Amino acid sequence: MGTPKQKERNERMYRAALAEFSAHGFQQANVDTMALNAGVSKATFYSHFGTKEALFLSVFEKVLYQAFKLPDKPVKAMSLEAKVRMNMRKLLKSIAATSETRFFFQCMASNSEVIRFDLRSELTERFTATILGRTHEMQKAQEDGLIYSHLDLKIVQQAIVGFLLQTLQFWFNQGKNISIKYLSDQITNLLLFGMACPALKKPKTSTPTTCIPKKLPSKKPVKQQPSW
Amino acid sequence: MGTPKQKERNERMYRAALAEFSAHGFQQANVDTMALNAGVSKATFYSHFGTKEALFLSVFEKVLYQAFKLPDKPVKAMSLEAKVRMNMRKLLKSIAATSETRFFFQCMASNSEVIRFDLRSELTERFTATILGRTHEMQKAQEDGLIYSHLDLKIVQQAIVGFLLQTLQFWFNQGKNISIKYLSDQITNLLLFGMACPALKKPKTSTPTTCIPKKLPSKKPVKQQPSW
Amino acid sequence: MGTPKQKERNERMYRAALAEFSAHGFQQANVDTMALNAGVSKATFYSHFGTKEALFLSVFEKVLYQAFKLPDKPVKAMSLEAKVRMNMRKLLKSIAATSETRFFFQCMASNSEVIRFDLRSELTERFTATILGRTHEMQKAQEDGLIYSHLDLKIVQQAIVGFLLQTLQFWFNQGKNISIKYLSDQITNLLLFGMACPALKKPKTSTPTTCIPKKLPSKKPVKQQPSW
Amino acid sequence: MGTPKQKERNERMYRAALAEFSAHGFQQANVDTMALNAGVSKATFYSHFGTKEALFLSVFEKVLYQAFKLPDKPVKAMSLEAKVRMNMRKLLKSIAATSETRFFFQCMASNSEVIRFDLRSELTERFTATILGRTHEMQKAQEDGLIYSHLDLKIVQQAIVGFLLQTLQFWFNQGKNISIKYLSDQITNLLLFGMACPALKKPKTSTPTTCIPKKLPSKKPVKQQPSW
DNA sequence: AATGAATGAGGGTTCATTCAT
DNA sequence: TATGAATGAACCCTCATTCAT
Repeated sequence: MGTPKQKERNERMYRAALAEFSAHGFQQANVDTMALNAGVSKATFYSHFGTKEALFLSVFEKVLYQAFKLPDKPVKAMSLEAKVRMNMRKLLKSIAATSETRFFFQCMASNSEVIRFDLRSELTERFTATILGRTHEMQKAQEDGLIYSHLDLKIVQQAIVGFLLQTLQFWFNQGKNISIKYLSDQITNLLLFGMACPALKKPKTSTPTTCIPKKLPSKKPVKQQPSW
Repeated sequence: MGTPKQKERNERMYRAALAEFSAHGFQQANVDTMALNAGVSKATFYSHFGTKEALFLSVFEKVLYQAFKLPDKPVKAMSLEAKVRMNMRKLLKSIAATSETRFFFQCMASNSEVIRFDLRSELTERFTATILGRTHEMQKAQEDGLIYSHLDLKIVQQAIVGFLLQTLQFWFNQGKNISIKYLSDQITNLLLFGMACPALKKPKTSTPTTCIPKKLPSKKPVKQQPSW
Repeated sequence: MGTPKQKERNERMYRAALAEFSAHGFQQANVDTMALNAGVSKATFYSHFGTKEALFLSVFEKVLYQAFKLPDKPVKAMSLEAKVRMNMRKLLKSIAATSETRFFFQCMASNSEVIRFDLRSELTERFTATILGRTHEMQKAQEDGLIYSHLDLKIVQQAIVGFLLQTLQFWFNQGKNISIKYLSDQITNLLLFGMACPALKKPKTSTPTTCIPKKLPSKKPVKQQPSW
Repeated sequence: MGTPKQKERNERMYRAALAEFSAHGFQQANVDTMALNAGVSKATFYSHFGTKEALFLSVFEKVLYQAFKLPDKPVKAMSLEAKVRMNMRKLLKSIAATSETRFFFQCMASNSEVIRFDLRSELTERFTATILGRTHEMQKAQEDGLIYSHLDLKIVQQAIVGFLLQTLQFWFNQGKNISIKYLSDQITNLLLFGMACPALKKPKTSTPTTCIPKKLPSKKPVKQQPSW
């Protein structure tokens, strides 16, 4: 809504704000710098957004809904593993390639109260949806027996996000010396199959398949409904 | 070294600094507030530590080496699962009980350059060591076939830290309504066995134990040596 | 460039800064005081100049180039003595009349590294140029035999500055009880002819004593007793 | 008064304070640094001297009365020129060689109110006495016709101090590339004979012009090119 | 609507001086 | 007496926000 000139100006402001927030997080981001890089005055930012916090939320939402689009349609038929492996690579590749990456690290990592809870949840949803489908799809997969029934999907989602954030931070700190493919496969393997080797040296016994399920059912906290 | 009075004063300073850093992170932590809460002057902090950054590192190290002691001796014979399950509960319980928790979230979560790389690494080491033993013990376990050989232990360590940070943050944000035991078991299960149910589609065949190994060998990135 | 209001504000800032620096030197000058006296906020000073040092240099340069303008054109034909005597009086009178004086004493006297070497040199050049003409004019005068050929002009310049600074400081400390004219003539005489009476050992000759005294008697301020 | 231990301690304190004041002047001198370099506690300085200012004055006086002793007896019979030339060299050499030098530059140069007026005057007296004899000796010389009768001796004294301070500061800033002898002779020549060549406009008279040049040629350091 | 300029409210740091031992 | 430790009072500088044009 506005002349092309205004649109272009808005775009510059958005990019400058995103870059600054991504580089320094919310508190340390400098509105002066944004204004400088956007080629507009600081007052323009304030007349548009009112406060730094409102500006941040605006950028956050825009990134959330534009950069991390939810998959348009349920991912087509595919084994869980193949799907996760593919999506994980895609996601990591896209994250690694875009300047928005650090922005989300900062946002998620900082437990600043700046980000409204709904946005934080939304981000978690989108991250995991990109990999495993939306929550209801995950529930379906769990009902279909593709995902261990003893797992609490909410916690799985948190774990995935934590896993990604930490690993990517590690990746950044390493100077990106690790290939995305390698990293992605490592994460996928660990996420899907865990670290414990099941068939451990003495598979001689008759029914080793139970090695994992056997142990787990007893611990399945499925009934142990959390109070929330 | 130091009179009881001094010791007590130092303790107050330490606690005040820890509380402030934990509550607000490094940049937003206010030395005035610390001084006020410790009942000493701001200058006292500066004469003890020189700079805010040095103060932070000092607190960080103290927490690291005192609150997260490495296990004195290799954990005794015990199945991997039992060990992890037990240690994970212990660690989560201890973290959840102490005020230092948020501190470490802030410290690890913020990718501020304030924390020296060695301290960051040390923290990762200690977190994982508490759960799985030190790095060389993990290597031994991998050689013994307890841990999938296709996993990169460095990434596993990052994953553990990421799991813990994110889920604990979630736990905090939820108002601690989830029981530590439940949370701990969820994480343990996911970490050890992943989320993919192995025997699901074709449990009829005789040797389903291979269900996981079978898939993995082909993808095992074991040979795919990373460049670092 | 700037509304009259801004111009006036800048002028107030300049005067306040000059006054404060002049009164206390660089290190002890207080930006708060300047802001108070200028009727602006401290932040205004910083948004204009960036740092205290930059502010200082800015004031220094402005004083240098505005208060101590180089003579527009070579002083017209005139005996060296007449020229020096006249210019010295002018300079001393102007220095004595303006509030910038102490400023320059502080600046030159303090060997603080704050003043860039070029500015220091420039000040020396301007001080001496006001009295004796620019360096190349002095060289010409030396070549023409007006100035002793055995003198190193660089050192002469330093000596003049030192002489002026010290004498003026003395003058200030005395509460300005000495007339500028008297002071100026004293300095001129000493600078031009030194202190050693030439004709002393061989007063037998007929008229040699007149070589210098001849010029001086008319100006000798011997009777003009200062009040101290 | 005190054990040798105490004496030695006092000496260390004196030296450390002198070094610090010399290096940074009064305001910027740091009592912590002095204490560190003296190997005593800061509190010791304060219990000895009460305040930083008292400490400064104490050091100043000690330097004044110990390092710049007045000549024991009237300089023996000697031409004014020879005497000044010799003493100037001695003084400059001694100043250039000792660490107290900068101290006095700072002290004299800064018109800080810290130095009591009497001490400032005393310093002037001692500086000039070293070169020209005490005030009453100068008066005698003036009465004897050795010094121009039109000169105000107080101003001559200021001039000497100004010459010395400024040229030595110049000397320091130049990295001491100029030889002391050269510098000393330049100052001496300027002080004794001024800069104006006398015989220039009216060289018609028979011999008086030689009065000054005659003396100088032998000492003219014209060929002694400084290295800068 | 856009902006250049101004600013209030701090924040980290320093240091002469004091105090308790 | 000597001192280690503590501190109050500044000081320089920053920055989100506002205002006049």
